Amino acid sequence: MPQSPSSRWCPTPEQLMILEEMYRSGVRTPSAQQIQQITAHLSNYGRIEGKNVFYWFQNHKARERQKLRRRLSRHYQLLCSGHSLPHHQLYCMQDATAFPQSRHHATPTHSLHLVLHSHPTLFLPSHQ
Amino acid sequence: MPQSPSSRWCPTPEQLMILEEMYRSGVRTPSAQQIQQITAHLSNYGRIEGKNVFYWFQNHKARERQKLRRRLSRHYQLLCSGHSLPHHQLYCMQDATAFPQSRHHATPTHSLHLVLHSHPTLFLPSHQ
DNA sequence: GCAAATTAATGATTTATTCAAG
DNA sequence: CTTGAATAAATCATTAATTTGC
Repeated sequence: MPQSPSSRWCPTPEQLMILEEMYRSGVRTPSAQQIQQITAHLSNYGRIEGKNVFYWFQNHKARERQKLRRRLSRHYQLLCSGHSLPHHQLYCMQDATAFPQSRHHATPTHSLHLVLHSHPTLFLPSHQ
Repeated sequence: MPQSPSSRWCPTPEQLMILEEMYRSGVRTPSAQQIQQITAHLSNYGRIEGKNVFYWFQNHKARERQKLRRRLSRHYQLLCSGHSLPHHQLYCMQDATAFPQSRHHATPTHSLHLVLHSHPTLFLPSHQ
């Protein structure tokens, strides 16, 4: 079975990479002309039509936003649900209990200060 | 000498099985709380810290995705290798690439967008 | 069989993104 | 326009598998 006559466009990896690269470099809602150029370029890698490009950017933009919103709301739930401390302190507590290597006493102000200055991943004991 | 001071965490088989089972059942980017719980549970089977759990899920997720992508592109290569669909009938899309930047008047992107949004079939070359 | 040498896996770091708040 | 928060991608580095010659 060479190919079932799929009713909808299916991007090849090359097409997908190019589209993602364009998105990464700022393209969000390409104009009609841009869409036509993009389509022409991508058709070197497989069948594609303008509407596919149009829909791809629409969907990708929407889904990126969705992802971000889900992440945000999940974290807000975490932060707001009850007594739990924010990530920073949770991980500090955990590291402290599991690994007493760094034995700086927890002066509240200082540990908080350290926590606030730690980096996004929060797991890196030695950083930058 | 109990153990050579290994510089990095090395999961025990039990720990690995549990982590993989969690991943299989949907855990991808566990929250701080989840990481705490998982770490507490896994430390019954050997030394482990929160950051190890965090890194494990990061890496595992990324590498599973990698595997999938490689499989996909190999699949595509196979599909396309026999096909040699060089260049389709180049619809009016292609011609459109050569379109001189419609320099009549700068059509505002927004109105263009609206038009496209209501009629994506405008990008269809000939039909449907 | 057994280590040294080489390769494959994978833990840990760094870098580049994302959206949206300020 | 800049920055905060949270990754995901890319990369570095070390451990485990394995290959190889003896």
